[in-house]
Amino acid sequence: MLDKKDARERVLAAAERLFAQKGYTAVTLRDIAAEIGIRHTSLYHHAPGGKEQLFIEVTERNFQHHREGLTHAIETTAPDVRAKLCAAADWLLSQPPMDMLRMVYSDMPAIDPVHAERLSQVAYASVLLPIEATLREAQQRGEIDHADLGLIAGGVLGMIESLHAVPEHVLRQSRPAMAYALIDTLLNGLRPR
Amino acid sequence: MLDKKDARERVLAAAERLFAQKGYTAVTLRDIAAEIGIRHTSLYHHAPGGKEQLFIEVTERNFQHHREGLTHAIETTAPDVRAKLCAAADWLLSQPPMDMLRMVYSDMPAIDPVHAERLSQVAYASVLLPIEATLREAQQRGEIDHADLGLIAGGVLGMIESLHAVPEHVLRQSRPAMAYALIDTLLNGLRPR
DNA sequence: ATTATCTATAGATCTATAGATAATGC
DNA sequence: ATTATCTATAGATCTATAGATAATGC
Repeated sequence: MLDKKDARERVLAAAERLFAQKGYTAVTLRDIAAEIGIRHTSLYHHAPGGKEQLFIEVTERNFQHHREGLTHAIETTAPDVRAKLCAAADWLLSQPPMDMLRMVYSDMPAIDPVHAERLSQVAYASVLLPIEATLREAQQRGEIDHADLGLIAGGVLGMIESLHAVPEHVLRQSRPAMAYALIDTLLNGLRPR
Repeated sequence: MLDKKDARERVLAAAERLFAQKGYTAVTLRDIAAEIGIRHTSLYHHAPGGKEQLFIEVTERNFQHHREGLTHAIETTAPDVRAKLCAAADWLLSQPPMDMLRMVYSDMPAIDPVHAERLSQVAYASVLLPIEATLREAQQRGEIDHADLGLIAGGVLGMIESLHAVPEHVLRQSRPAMAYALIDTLLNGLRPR
């Protein structure tokens, strides 16, 4: 076979990537199948639950993947906030954008509400909590000061992710470099006085 | 009739709202028709160009609408940056979220590239430029200082728009209040020294 | 023998067109 | 008379199932 990783894993990986990039309704089972060079009907052998169940499974996987990537990036860096937030930015910009707005307004309304609710919880715990925890530790060390670090964490995430939307041809510097500059400004505004 | 505004305008308004909220592929012509209580085939009387052309038309309209709303909000406010950015935030949070990531990764790839390119230009000129201009004037008055105000404008927009994704049940304060706090922190970090 | 893929097909839904019917504006 | 909506229908595409064929692992 083309790859040594087993077939089901290839299906899940393709679905994860496409669903994350374009959203639930914009991706057809045919798109996923074409991505790995099989017929769309063959997908049901690996994902008997059908499209919705497949979306739920790989979307949860994607958030777990982000949680691991984020916490690893944050942990394996110098202990100051700036280094940790920049490492988080590096990670976020190395992955397809995690479009929370599309998730909330387009994907979630199209699937079973019970699963939608759980996915929202997972998203929050996976992406926002690691950043918030970093800010909280920095606050305890006296590096920053703010009354609502959850809010700041959301702001950091929103700022960084929006860089994914900057078209290539207007990129005057790398996206990470832009992220660093934004982080610098925000941290500058969070300095205790 | 239910409304005095003519039928075509009702069609465009419904299409604008739904496409803006859920994106191109997630909205069917049936959804739009149902929104205003007619059959989907009747849409072709008002929008003979079909779905794609309708999307392009109302999406451009939506950006123009945002440009007017933003510039008006910014102009009819005290001249300091904080007041102007907060007014911009009020406007952005009073409208459905403008999901630029979904636009770039999901909507644009699904339509004719020529129109996609123009829509991207309009989006940039409508939403980012007014904010950037506000920052530029503030810089000239010496209220703030930064080498790349386009970047900061993008950061402001990304931060504010991401508030749309905060679920109702975790809202501890209003979204505008959250936006003001984020703006305060960012402006604090932009103070000249 | 088991696992993975394929062909064939069903039924639902989507965009779109044509022509009939109803509503509206002089 | 004109404008707006409806019914009927075509053709494309989508999700999903059933059963045949090919590939793989002992």
